[in-house]
Amino acid sequence: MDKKAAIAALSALGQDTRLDVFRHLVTAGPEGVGAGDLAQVLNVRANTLSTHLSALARAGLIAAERDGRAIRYSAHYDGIRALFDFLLHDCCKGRPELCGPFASSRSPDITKAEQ
Amino acid sequence: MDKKAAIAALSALGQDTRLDVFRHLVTAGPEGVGAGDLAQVLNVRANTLSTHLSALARAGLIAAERDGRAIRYSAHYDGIRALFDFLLHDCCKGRPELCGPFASSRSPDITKAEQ
DNA sequence: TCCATAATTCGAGAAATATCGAATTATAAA
DNA sequence: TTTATAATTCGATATTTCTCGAATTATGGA
Repeated sequence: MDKKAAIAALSALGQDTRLDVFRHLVTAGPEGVGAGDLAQVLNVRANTLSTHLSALARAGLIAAERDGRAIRYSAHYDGIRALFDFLLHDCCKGRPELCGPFASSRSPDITKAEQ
Repeated sequence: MDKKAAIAALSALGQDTRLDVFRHLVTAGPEGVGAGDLAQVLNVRANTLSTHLSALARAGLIAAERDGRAIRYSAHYDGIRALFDFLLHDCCKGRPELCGPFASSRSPDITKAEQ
């Protein structure tokens, strides 16, 4: 994950409605939730939600799949993991002991120079 | 960390200049870096940087300390860890196996109902 | 005290974002 | 084919965010 992608993911999550969407989808699991159901549960207009869903999808945090008339959205775990890796790699660079017990379980790739 | 604080932290990191600042401070370590040096290294105007620094500090991700005429900023590891905990707790809720090897090393506190 | 330096605050303008109602596209059922 | 449903796209507006120059505050040294 490069810096640009990380910014997209972080800013996607840094908004009230989108964080709600994300949390709901993570809880819902791989089966996902239809956009309409999501709009009803979160009390957001369908078109507004659509904009937010597209931002989260563009950031690689959720995935969309058509299911009849509905479109099911689900958490995209590869993208989520990529964000974690980026943060861990960055946060713990040089000071792995400071980022908690999980830091040492990852091997930061120092050689990969990103921008 | 509640939802509001998480949004502040995520959106603070979801911006080009601020992510640069954050990465630089994490790399710099606990001694920190003066605001002026930071402005020079990152090629940002002092007043613009000041705005970004205050956003990161408000989010609990960095700390400020006066050192003579300068003000040294440094990564605030407690705040960083809090963000990690929030993400891990949320991402892995119900599906710990999906968020990578570090997920299981944290014990999610299911009882703490936040908004 | 007076001056220089470091940083922040203020006020304004430009750009990006969030939200909405209306219109459109795509699918399914009658 | 016609109608209904699900979701997105479009166009507009309100709000927020980013950036800047100028002014202000705080500290240290002459």
